[in-house]
Amino acid sequence: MKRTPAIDDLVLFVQVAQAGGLAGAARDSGISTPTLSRKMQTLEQDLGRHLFLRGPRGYGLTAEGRALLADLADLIPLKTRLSQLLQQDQTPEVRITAGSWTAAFLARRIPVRDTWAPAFVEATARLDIARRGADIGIRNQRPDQPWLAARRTRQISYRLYARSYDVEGYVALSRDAAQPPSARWLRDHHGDDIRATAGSVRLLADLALAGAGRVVLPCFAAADLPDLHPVSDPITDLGHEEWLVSHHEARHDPPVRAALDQIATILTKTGT
Amino acid sequence: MKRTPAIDDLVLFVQVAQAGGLAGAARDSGISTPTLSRKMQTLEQDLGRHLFLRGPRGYGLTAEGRALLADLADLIPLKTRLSQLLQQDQTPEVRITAGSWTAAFLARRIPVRDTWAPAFVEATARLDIARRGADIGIRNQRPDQPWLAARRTRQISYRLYARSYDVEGYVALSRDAAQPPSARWLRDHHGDDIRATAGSVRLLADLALAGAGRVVLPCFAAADLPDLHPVSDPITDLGHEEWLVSHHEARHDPPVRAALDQIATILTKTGT
DNA sequence: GGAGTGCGTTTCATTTATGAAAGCCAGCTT
DNA sequence: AAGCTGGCTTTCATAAATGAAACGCACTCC
Repeated sequence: MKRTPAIDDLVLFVQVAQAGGLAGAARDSGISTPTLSRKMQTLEQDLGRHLFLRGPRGYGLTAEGRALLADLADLIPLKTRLSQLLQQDQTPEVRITAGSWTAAFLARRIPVRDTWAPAFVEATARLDIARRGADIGIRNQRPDQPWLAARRTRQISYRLYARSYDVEGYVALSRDAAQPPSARWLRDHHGDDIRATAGSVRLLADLALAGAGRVVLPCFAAADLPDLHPVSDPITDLGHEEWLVSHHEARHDPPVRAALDQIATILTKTGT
Repeated sequence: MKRTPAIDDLVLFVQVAQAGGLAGAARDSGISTPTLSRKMQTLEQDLGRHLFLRGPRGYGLTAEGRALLADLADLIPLKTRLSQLLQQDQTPEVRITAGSWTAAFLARRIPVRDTWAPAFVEATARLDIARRGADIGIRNQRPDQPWLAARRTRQISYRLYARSYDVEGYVALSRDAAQPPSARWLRDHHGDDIRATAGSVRLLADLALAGAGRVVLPCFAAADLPDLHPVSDPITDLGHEEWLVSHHEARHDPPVRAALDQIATILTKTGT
């Protein structure tokens, strides 16, 4: 009969000790005095120590009981902290992984809700969703893993953009950055006329805005950059679908489902 | 069905979440998977939130579950800290209240034990023991409260002491200090020849050791001050009994009982 | 000094919690 | 495709916990 006592029973010990008896602790805790009496007895047995002096005036503490109380007294503030914590339901985060432009596009259009909060995470590996590193992902093709749920949202097309029609040359991603298809296409077709490079596509757009050269952009991204104008037709080689992906099970999580619906609305309402 | 969940169940939630499923948590916690399954279900009901995504690969966390886990993760170190705390039984303190000289006398003679540690507390009010502010007290008369257990130890007698026989005058307690009978006796009989005063009896003895005057001391205290010599017969007006007092119930507390026995031995073996 | 009060424990019927075994399901292996 | 494996849930009999009521005890009040 030497089990480790439950934390809740230790809390009751503190309450009994501080109340000076079972009656007071019963009022504080809502546990009946018979139960408290038995719990304190088994606690003493499990710990192998006499904690209380039972007298007609209530429960007094023994020397050992006092030593224990000193160690456990901070369980009471912990308990109140926990109950407060459980009352307030802080808005849960839904983790979204997407490419830079898609993330920026969503970030500008997701309405602020109190039912869930968006959390954009770096799309480091393609495995993010499978490994539960993210709840929602936006991919450029239908996922082949059977445990991923996916719905098609829109067709993505790319064009060349520039600050004005007389801008010459191109801006490209640095060679040491990850090379998405658009970057490879640019190097393949205009690699001999690159006027500037940057390590991120957002910086690339900034260069184009400064007139440093023409830039390949998905059309939807250009919608948020009114100072860039299309200077080419859609690049047929780069067009692709867009898929909204999530763990199949995650669809049963209300925040995730709400986020999926809202994101789908944003991605389908906004054409091209 | 909206009860506040038990702290131990919250710990189990963390264990399930961190283990990624019931099977792992069952190994960690020693609770069977059926019980864990039910506990997690009722936890979700009580909190009114979906915490888990139940899939064939185990338990995954929902967005809300992740938010809760972040708040509760530190319950695991708390639990380990508590179990370690309950393993080691730190030596309990027995609180002793006594007059200055008796406390000093005991402090020099109490053997160091690992079953209990002495803690001398200020004897501010006579009610210390009754109000459970101390476990053991040494009084100069039999207590009249019926709930105090008392045993007589020895007869205390007082003499005048001085560094040498040719020292003149007396040293006395300051008037603003509490006046024990010995101080009152000195003021009554030699109040016109006081050469120095101090606020505590220990300082008084120091003055006498410096030759500042004669001092009234209980004889047992003088035993620890070999440089002070008796310069009078015992003062009959000041003799009194000595009583070892404790709460009646406290006698059933092993550390207190051990302390009582050892103190009684010290106080009865050493005569006068 | 006898009734009253406050407190803790016991009794006992009821409720609740627990785990072994069986069942179930999805994915993986052969 | 049949069988296997790992993991969760349900069933069911058993064990444990719970609180109302009764009891006992010491002190207090009149």
